[in-house]
Amino acid sequence: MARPREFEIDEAVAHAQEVFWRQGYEGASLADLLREMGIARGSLYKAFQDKRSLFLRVLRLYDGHTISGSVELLTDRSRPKGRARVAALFDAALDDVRAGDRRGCLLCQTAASSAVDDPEISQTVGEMMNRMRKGLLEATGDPALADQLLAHYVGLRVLIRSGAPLAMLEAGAQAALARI
Amino acid sequence: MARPREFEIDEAVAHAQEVFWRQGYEGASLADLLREMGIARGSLYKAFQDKRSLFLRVLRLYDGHTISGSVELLTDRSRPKGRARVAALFDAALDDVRAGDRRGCLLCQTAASSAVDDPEISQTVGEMMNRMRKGLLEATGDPALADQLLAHYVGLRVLIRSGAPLAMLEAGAQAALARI
DNA sequence: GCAGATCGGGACCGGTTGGTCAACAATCAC
DNA sequence: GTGATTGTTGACCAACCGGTCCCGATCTGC
Repeated sequence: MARPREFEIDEAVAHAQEVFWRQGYEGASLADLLREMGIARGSLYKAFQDKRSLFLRVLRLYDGHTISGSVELLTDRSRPKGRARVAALFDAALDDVRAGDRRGCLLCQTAASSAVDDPEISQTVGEMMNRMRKGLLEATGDPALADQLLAHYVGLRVLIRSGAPLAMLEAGAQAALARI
Repeated sequence: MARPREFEIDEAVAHAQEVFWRQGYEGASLADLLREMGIARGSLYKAFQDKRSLFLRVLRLYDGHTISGSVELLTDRSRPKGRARVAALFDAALDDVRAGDRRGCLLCQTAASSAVDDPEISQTVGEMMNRMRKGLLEATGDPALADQLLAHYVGLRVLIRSGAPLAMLEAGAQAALARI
């Protein structure tokens, strides 16, 4: 009953994801989001409660697509367990850079931002990090190694965003992989 | 000649550093900064050109104190080269957490923020990262290992800020150190 | 004392922020 | 048709943003 929504929720969230990814939670203004999402102010507040709730929804989308994609690389049975699985993850991140994409990782930059002072965002970030860790654990079978590689991965993604030279990132990744 | 300044520049920058460290570049408002620095609006714009210039100055202070402190740990001749030097760096970061300080690292969170879209900030961040890298290189003697440890360090600091469990961070650091 | 120069305080500025609201449009059940 | 319900739109809001400016205070040189 009643008037049907004129836009696809998932599509709008996907557009919002791009804005938050580029500009961060605080750096993304309502005006930026509305322009990219192609809807009006009132529609956003009716469909999503507020900016914060929209961001949480974006995080869940990022979890369901991008993070899940990374976890799949780590658990893909077509690759042997161990080094090759982790190499697939690191290579994917470095391929983004080679393709000119320096956005890094929405999860990692949120983890470094003051958005994590919000308890619900902090918890969501923690859960997503845990999924990555579990993926690394399944790929390596070694909990401490998984923790090590998670830290390396987060740092890699942050260094990508800050414009670090590709050669440095590659060398660091190679060194980590060689020691698995 | 003329009226002397009534506050210490270095002291004011130190207070500004605390605010930027807690809230990030964009998250720190002029009002926050002025309150913590204990000066009036006009004085800030007279002494520092604007918010951006103040932040660059804060970064240089952080470089001269905190980063230099870390580099000193890595080049301290009282410790044998190799694992012990890197362990000193990682332990210092983890000791902050054990003492309840989850602020992480101003450099690392700036590297992950959209403040790095500013060319001058990006360059400064790059130079500071390079100083860390050089310290790690002097501590280990292996360029690729230095790159690996830099990524791990940045990730560690970001995970600290995001509230990751201490045991996970310790295990990851141990695993990295054990492989040196 | 006076002239010149800088500093401190805070009123003030236009623009932007996230968020609300009321009027209107589209749908459904009946 | 009518009424109930919900979506859309854009005007509107107070609060806040970074930054400017002016005036009175405080110093030095003479």
